[in-house]
Amino acid sequence: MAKGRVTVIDIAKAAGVSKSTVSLVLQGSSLVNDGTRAKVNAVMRELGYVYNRGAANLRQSGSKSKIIGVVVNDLTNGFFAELAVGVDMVVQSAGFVQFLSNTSENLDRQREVIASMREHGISGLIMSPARATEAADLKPLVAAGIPVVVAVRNVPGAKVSSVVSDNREGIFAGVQHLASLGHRRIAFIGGFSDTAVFDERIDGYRAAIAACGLELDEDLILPSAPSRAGGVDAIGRALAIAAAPTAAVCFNDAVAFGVCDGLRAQRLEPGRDFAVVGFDDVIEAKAAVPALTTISVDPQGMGRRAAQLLLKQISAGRAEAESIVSSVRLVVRETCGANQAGGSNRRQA
Amino acid sequence: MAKGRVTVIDIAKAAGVSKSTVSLVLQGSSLVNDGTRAKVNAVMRELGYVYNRGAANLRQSGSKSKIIGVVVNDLTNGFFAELAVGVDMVVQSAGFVQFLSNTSENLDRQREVIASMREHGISGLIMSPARATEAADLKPLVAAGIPVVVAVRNVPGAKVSSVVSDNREGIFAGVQHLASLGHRRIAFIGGFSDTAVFDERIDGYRAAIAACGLELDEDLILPSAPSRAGGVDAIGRALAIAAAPTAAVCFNDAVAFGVCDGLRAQRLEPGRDFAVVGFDDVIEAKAAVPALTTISVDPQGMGRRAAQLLLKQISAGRAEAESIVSSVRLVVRETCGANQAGGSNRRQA
DNA sequence: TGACAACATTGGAACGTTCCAATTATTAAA
DNA sequence: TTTAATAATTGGAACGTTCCAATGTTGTCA
Repeated sequence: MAKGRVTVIDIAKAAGVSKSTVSLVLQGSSLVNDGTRAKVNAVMRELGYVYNRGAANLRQSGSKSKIIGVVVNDLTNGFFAELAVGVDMVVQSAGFVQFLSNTSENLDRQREVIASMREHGISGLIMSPARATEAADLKPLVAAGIPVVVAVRNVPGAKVSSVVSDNREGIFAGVQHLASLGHRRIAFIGGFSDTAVFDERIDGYRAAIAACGLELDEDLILPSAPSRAGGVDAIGRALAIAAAPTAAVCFNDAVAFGVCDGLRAQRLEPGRDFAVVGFDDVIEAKAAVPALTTISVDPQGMGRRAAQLLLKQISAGRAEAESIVSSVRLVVRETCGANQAGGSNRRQA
Repeated sequence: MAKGRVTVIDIAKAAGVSKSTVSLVLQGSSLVNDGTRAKVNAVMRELGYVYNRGAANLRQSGSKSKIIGVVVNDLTNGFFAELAVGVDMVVQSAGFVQFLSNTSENLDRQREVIASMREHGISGLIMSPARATEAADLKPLVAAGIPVVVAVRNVPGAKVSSVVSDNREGIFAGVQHLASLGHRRIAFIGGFSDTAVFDERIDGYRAAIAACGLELDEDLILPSAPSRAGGVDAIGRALAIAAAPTAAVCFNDAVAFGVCDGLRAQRLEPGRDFAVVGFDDVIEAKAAVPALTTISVDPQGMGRRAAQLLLKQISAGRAEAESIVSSVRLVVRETCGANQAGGSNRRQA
């Protein structure tokens, strides 16, 4: 009994029915007599039967594998971990199981894990693509009729569904807020200029500068690595400009934190001497001192939406590429200077 | 060609060999002629063949599924996300693939995902168990001969391998450090007293108090939820004690942050007026103001070790339960008061 | 009683692979 | 030239399930 797993045939034998009947029970068919069903279920419990999904979806070689693949570019980043959790929630409650892999922004690894997932017969894929992922990387998937949803980052040219946050609108709101606080020279700091997300955010920046009647100065656009270190570096460059900015919207919260670090290094206090706005609203944003004013996107919600979209496409058999843009909202805290000292908005001459 | 996936038989036909030969190529057998191998590989590429692992490990019904299950109690928590990343690293480079699920500390969900993983034929399982997981929950796995490694939290009574951090030693070092700074009344704050981890840490606390020649006061042991909120609550209780403590080692960093919040609410500055030591060294610990003195455990390293152990057991076929305790180290930053005025650390009178 | 539903049950073929034993082609030794 | 050994290749059975078409039971109605 230790050797050889219990199969449907063993159950059949023990319950005195045929394997077909057992299979019917397994699938919850209404064709089988209640008495028989009870008996079969009892025997299964008794013998410790475990269903072999591999064998099952070998037969029904359709896309019924009940596995969905999730690939994430950086699980270490709380943002993406939340995304994965959101996906897991809906995927799990739909009776699917999640195949999750981390690529660490490595394209080769991404290719590997996608290949591996295909071999395992995933019936759909949700991915937050590694940087520089190209449409060609997803081509085989869609050719094979496997629904794909990209999240957070778009893959230009790929004919797949996407769930991204409203980057343009978010930055627009951030700039507008800073302008309403009286800032005239507002910088855009951080991000690699070769990404779609960067383009969208810069687009929002330009639109807002125009909408607020400010003058666009290309020198105030300072790309950098989208990390804390990148922020430190970029703010240094920003302050060295002759007509230095007095405020900045940042590519993301990590950059914004770096900007704060850089400001302090020059004896400037974020919020009082220079206004900073981030993007993402990571968990630390609220707890930081001073608390970060930022654009809040709900990564877990995005994960859920992405999963719902994918499941819809899976059950629909064949679905059109669909794009969801997830709305964002400005969360005003302290680094923008608006809530300085609870109202009395102290600002030096 | 759109319909019906490409099988080994299609390849065989197109390459003018038998399916057996193709199979041999797939397995990298040295039995097949170099010319034939090249030809077969070419045809595979041309037809876009994708290996069907499901079919494969149906046949070789051993435990060669190349899937390992990973279940984590809270992916949202950076600590466990790092753990998962560590596991993924070694698992992936060993040619396995990771089935990751999040339980959110929910035992029912944990049971579900484990069942689901079994159905998918995982060849091993790494889990950081949800609270109150019992040995009985793991029983069926080990009975089925599936290697299991628990990480971070032990499951008392279960005959499985484990990788846990050196809780006793970590707290011991923390207390010792505080004592060396002159503190005589050192509290232990946070954690649920019904967990094995709590027991181990309290054990370290008691041992250190004794070793430093201090007096043990049971009132200074203040359990609470292992969260920021729990810390706030517990420090409130601590300060209400007649002979209040002047320092505390905390169950984890979240609690420690809560303690800092609670201190500030009473106009006490962590590090200057009250010394705080955390446990885990989460990413925020370094960046916080003041930076958190804490016991550093390397979750990614633990993940890697757990994965290595599991892979060893898988390849060994049948292995003894083995326990690894991962060493920890004290990282002195600011909240303990040791680095007060470390540089020109200006601070108000 | 026979015919006809409706309900339950069933054997066998298939899914895509691996493994085994058997076969053929090639080379070396006698 | 024959024999033995080696190198390549092969057809079929098996893995555990699902599906299909077929079969066996009833019960109802004329």
